[in-house]
Amino acid sequence: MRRVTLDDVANLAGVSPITVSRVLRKPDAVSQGLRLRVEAAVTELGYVTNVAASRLASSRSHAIGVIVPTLYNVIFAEYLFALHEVLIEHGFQLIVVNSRYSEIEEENAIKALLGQRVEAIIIAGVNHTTLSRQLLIQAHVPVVETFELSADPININIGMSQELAGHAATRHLLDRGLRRIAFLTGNLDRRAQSRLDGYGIAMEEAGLAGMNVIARIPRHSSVALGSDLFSEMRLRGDLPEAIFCTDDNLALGAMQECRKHGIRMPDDISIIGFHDLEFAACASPSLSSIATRRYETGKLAAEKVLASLNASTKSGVETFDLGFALVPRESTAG
Amino acid sequence: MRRVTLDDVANLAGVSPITVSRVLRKPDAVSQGLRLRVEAAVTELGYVTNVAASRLASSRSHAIGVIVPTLYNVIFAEYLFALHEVLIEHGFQLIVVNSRYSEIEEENAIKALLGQRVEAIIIAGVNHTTLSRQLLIQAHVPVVETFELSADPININIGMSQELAGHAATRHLLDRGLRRIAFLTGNLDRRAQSRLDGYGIAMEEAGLAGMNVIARIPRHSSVALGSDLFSEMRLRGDLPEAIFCTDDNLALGAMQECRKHGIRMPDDISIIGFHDLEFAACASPSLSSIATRRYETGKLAAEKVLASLNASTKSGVETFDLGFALVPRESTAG
DNA sequence: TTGAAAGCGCTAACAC
DNA sequence: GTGTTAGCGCTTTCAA
Repeated sequence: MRRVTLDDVANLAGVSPITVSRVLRKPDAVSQGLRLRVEAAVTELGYVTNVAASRLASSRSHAIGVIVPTLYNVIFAEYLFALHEVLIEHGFQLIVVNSRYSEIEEENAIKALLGQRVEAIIIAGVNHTTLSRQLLIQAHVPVVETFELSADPININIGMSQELAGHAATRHLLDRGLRRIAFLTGNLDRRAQSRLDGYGIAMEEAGLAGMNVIARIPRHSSVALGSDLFSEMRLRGDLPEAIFCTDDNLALGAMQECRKHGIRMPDDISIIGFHDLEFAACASPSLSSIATRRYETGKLAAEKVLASLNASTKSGVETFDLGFALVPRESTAG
Repeated sequence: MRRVTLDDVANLAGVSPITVSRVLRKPDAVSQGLRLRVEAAVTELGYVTNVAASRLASSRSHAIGVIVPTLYNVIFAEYLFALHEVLIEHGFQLIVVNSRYSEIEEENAIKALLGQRVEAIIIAGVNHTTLSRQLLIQAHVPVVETFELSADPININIGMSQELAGHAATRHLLDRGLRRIAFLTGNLDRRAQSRLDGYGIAMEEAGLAGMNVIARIPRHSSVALGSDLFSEMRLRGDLPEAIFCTDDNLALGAMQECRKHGIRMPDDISIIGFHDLEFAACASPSLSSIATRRYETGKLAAEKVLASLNASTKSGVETFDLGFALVPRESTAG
């Protein structure tokens, strides 16, 4: 069962292969008579362009590589949604790879993407292995690093300071007169670590360096994990006055545990989350959080890629700090 | 800036191109001396295989096409996770495309995947356009349809009866003596529609055909939408005895709204969701739901693809009903 | 507007 | 174990 090729279509339509190719790529360059004949032949044979051959011959992949640490997180889903929205519209294919939060897997992902001759790489995070960084630089394609700010961007950097955001969340609790503040987290990826750093700095600034409480269970973040983390503290008889969760999911889990045990929020305990996921506003009590801009990050990344690809000159280093916003709600009222 | 090719590596290493190719693909077939020289040259030049050329020459893409309606839903994230886990391990690349719940976009996605000469297609859903179906059949690659059961599978079908699941959820409420049962939904995609059908049948069987209440706002499912749907009913003064939500997110939104207005669960109202998302068990009250097997669906789909690709003979039609499970919890306790 | 020739970078098949 | 030859199916370039 040989696959149908351009030549087959050309034979059936009685034209040369290149004419078929033109009909498919720039129909306006072909006279209507031939175009109609070719289109009929394409339909009749069910011809579909062989992308590998097309890419090889044109040395253009029309593909853009995207590396995310996980697909298992609504944050990245929103970001990918924005990337898709913009880039697909412009005729690009996205090749999405997840690195499972591993720099080694990220390195392999980069190699795989370069093998695909992607025309740009959009990568979550700013920390890479030495080889990864070298490959990204040598690739001579636009590279966008996202979600964090880099001291030394490879090319384009679109992000926010996770540390300042962690600091702001902690500061918000401190400003309410709360002193015993716990930090709840699952796996400490780079960004969670930065938020923790921000927490540490805020605590220290408040003269509470000795009072840091870090509850951590190395599992991926989830509502259930939030419940577990909270339970553990409660069973130890070690409940703090306030909790800063790296993630709204953890916060929701903690809140559910509070409710179960008649612990009032914010009277007995204040809780703040991170990311301002869509349920935060309609939780009960509504959940204070730090709003982050995933969609905008993706959208801007996509637009910058398009701009770079259209630019004749190689763009230099650019940084965009998209910031974050503290969203105080009932869970830390008072 | 010409890209480094196999020939460059071969020249540097002083061997023929095919030897370099062998070192990269089947190192055991090359003597150690040459292998080391080639590997050194590869590293020195930072060579990465051009996938397009490789695919064209070998006429193997090592790519598997995956079509999902959205990336914006944890259900599909779990499913993709399983697909990744199995298939990447076996040296395949996944090309994931979303159809945004549109059969036309699905058709385009199929064409795009066939253009990539994917070696198999794994597609969520069993309803396709006539052309889509024809293309899938003509492609002569393994095709796996998932999440639903088909009366006429193209090749392999791994799913569950959404209608029976909807029926079971409704039946559960009826069994508790509840009669005024509302169905809450966002966009009515195929699967939501089937659940609604199941609800309708159960209501009719109970002699309650005239009492169907369907609350629907055509937005994508979310916690906020659940709150909105519930609010609308409440403001109309039309609260039912029980609610069946197409989705645990909607249920969570409804629950939050109940709590806000002092409506007790399950005393004043019973709520059941769908999918048994991970927060359902730790919600307060814990949320009854229908557990579905996203991970297992993905895993089995991946395994069946591998089996088909390894099989010498073309496999026939196979159907796997993975079923579902009613998980009764506090929100519908009797 | 259309076509002929050449080649993109790799690998299968065959020879040595 | 290693190399030679001949494509894979397109698109680019240049000529008509």
